[in-house]
Amino acid sequence: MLYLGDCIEVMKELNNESIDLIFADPPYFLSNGGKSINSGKVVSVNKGEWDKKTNYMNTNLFTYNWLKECYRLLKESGSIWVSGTHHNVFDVEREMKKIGFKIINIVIWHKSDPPPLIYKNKLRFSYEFIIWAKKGTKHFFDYEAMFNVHNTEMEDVWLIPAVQLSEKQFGYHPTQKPEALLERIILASSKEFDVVLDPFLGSGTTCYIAKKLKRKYIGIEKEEKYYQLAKRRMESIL
Amino acid sequence: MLYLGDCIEVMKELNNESIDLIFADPPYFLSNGGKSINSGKVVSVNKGEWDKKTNYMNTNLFTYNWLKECYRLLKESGSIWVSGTHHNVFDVEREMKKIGFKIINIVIWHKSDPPPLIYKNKLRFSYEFIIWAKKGTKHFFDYEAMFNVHNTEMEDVWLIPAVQLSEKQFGYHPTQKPEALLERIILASSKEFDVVLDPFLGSGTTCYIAKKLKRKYIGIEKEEKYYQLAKRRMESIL
DNA sequence: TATAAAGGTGAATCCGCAC
DNA sequence: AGTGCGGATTCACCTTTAT
Repeated sequence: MLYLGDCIEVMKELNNESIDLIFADPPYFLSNGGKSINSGKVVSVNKGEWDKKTNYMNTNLFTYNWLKECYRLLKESGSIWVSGTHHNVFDVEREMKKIGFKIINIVIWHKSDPPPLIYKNKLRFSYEFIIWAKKGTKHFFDYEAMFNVHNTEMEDVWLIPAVQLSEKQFGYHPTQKPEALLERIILASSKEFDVVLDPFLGSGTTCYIAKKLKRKYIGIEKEEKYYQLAKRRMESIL
Repeated sequence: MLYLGDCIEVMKELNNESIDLIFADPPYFLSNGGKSINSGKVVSVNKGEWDKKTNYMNTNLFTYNWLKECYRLLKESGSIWVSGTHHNVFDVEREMKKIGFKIINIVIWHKSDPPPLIYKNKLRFSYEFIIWAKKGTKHFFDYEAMFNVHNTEMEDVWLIPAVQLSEKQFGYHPTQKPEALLERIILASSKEFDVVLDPFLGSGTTCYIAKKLKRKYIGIEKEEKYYQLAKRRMESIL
């Protein structure tokens, strides 16, 4: 099921402890030099003076609110994955801890083809964080499925290339995640017929892979054009 | 110069803005009932009294206090590297931000030979974080030196094996860092004759490599036996 | 002297049972 | 029922010993 709308509003309509697995790729809200990122897109802030502090409090409140809904929706054995960079991962972790999530692993998605440096004064950014956390004391983990990927115990650094062009045939999204990444996440932490939720669906990779792997899925996207993109992509699966 | 004593006390005696580079491997506070693998056997995580939470009134205040001294000692162009795991990295980052440090990169030290899982309910821990942060607006970075390591722009995921036995000939320390790791850090962020400080010297890798690379060095270690170990190691260099 | 085999090691909040 | 203690098996790589 795909929803068009604000993720918090839509999640409020869903039942307590009805979800097995959540993947979330939230906006990062960078606030550098009057620029902000919304749905992964850099936009100028046109509200006159940029109030960093207000922005900071609002973005953290937003983070708290959607994570709180995720917590309510998750089953006791459920878990959540949240992607980020060093710009937002610390704020996200703090809100998660407040709510009661317990970290399982922090996965490093190591991109095999990172972009070059613009300014030569630091190291190339070649990875993203993905926090994996649980609600209850016991979570589901498919050790066998992960073992079989490389025929050894899976570690927490994953070398996966950035999105391939072939995965973008249904339209463009700025922070589209690779199918291989979602495959691994869904296989690691859900079973067939489990319910998978993505509150920031974007291009739809989460639901696309969930459907392929015979999971039930709920995707929420605020922007019409991305909602339509995800819908087209879903419909390409029989 | 090596000092035996509490790092905060010793740092108080040093001059403002006298240091170019700091590497710090503080307690991670995980010697509290966790389990680890040692010599193929399950054992309690016990790195020593220095790593136990119960030996500190308030671990976050302790973190704040030593970082605050580091900030005072750093030159405007100086930078600091702090290692950690997900157990402490979020607390460290928060205190660093409070003090005014600005993150440059968060390096992932990816170990090529991580220990296996004891419990098959999560991913193998195969890396440590190293936060790299600066004091002022401009920091020193040796782009060329980093480029030359792999003949391409250096990225922020570093594949470096755990400590080799040959590096342990002067004595044992439970959290010794590999020489290759410190080499890269010192080459990336200091010049010859710069002053390098390590407030938690341990086995002495930081000063050992600093000396080899013709940097001046200050190392502080609280425990007599590790202070002596580091001293023996330093004296092995002509 | 090579090469093979055997032995050693590592910054993880787990689970079951006894008391 | 809460607390405390001990356990059986895993991986990649290095080092030492045996052939």
